[in-house]
Amino acid sequence: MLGKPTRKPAARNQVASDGNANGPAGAIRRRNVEKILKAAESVFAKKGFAGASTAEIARKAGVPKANLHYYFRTKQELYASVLDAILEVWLDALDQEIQPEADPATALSNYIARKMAASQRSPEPSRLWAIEVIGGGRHVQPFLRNRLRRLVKEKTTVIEGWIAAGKLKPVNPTHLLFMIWAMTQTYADFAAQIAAVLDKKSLDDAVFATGSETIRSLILNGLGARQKIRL
Amino acid sequence: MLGKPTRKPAARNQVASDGNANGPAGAIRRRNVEKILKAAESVFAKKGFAGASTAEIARKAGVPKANLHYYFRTKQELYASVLDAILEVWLDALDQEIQPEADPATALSNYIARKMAASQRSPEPSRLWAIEVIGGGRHVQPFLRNRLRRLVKEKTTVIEGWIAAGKLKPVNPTHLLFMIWAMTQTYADFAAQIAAVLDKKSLDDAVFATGSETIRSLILNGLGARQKIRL
DNA sequence: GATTTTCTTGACCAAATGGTCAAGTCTGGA
DNA sequence: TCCAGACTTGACCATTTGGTCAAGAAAATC
Repeated sequence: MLGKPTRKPAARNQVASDGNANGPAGAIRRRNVEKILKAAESVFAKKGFAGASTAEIARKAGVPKANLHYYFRTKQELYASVLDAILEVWLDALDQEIQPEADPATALSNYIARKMAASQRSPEPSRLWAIEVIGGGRHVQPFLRNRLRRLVKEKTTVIEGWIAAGKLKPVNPTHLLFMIWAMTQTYADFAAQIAAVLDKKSLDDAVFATGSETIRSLILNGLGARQKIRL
Repeated sequence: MLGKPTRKPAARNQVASDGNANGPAGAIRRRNVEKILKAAESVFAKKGFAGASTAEIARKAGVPKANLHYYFRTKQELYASVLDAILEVWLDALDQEIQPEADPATALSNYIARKMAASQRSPEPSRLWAIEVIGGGRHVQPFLRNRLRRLVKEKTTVIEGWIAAGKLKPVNPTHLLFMIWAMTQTYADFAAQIAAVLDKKSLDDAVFATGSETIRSLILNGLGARQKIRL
């Protein structure tokens, strides 16, 4: 999926048939891999690839460092695995909400709501993603240039259809997506700054509600999308 | 300015009177400090504080590592100095463009244009800023909670005045600023992603022009700000 | 219950890291 | 010309880093 995630087998010793993703077989492995991935996500999201140490990740995961290296041979491989898990989620919301037959105002509203919910519920993937891209995105370049690009092209066609149908004011649909990503993810990536400006310790529900509403109103008014009033 | 930038003197050996910011005295020092700061900004912006090595910064600056440590005793101190230089620029545009007597459409347009120009001309400060805030913003917390918060409060009052005068649709002015920052800075921070999606090697003038126009139209239409047509 | 496979972990290593130091060179003023 | 202070730099050091290893514990398989 990524550049060169797992050169050889995923770990030094691997269950013969990796296929059974559930069931009792490999339960220990799965549990530990999950613990490590979660810890890694958090540490990478805070310090980036270079700044994170496998020792810290292992400590956070509650396993000895040697055990971490039993499941993930190198830091690179661990990093790639973490990114890989994030990428899937990334595309999901976009793909599901932006559909030709949908009402633009509703679709955009829903998409914004989902992205905001993600920023609130689990900001760390967004932060790790940001750090990776800021650093040049070497590890995700293939993903960006293939899957993401393809999906964006598909979705911009949908948006162009909406514009052609007179449902939206003319806008560059690709940049429109950039803007939605930027606005929604800023509540995850820049949470520290937002909290500081608002004189809060952390972002609460009210902040996310106001944020959602602000984005929605800018986008929908900005595009002249008439919202169907529903009770 | 920052948390604890320069505990003692700025460097081990300092010119007696640090006041003369120009003139031939201390010319060597100034030249070298500048070289190092520039290199540091670039490396920190790519790898964050933990990931950057003083050796790499020194190499990039073209000085031996020991020389770097002559001007900046610790990596911390160097990092603080780099951030310090960035902070000043950060506030400038906001302060200058958002003024009570200004026409809202023009003021917002100009502000967006300046932020976009900054993202294009020198993306690295924006990236370093982002990495720092994503990491929790420990080093800039005092700045965020004091100077930035104060300025934001002042400027949101201006925007509220515009709204009260019926020049803008109602909007949460603080979040409006968050949105403008997010949208304009995404062209610096996420340049790699944008370039990949657009199938370009790097962002050219056209991309920034389209981006500016997209932001402007979303904000101005979104807020119902009537633009005075000028020739 | 025996045997094979997976998992666990303390001890270890080479490389890289931030930072120091002392011995030098350069520069500007008296 | 001399000299004090500013600057330069190779060599060095303690610590941290990613990663290995071997010996054993625990599970799974038969």
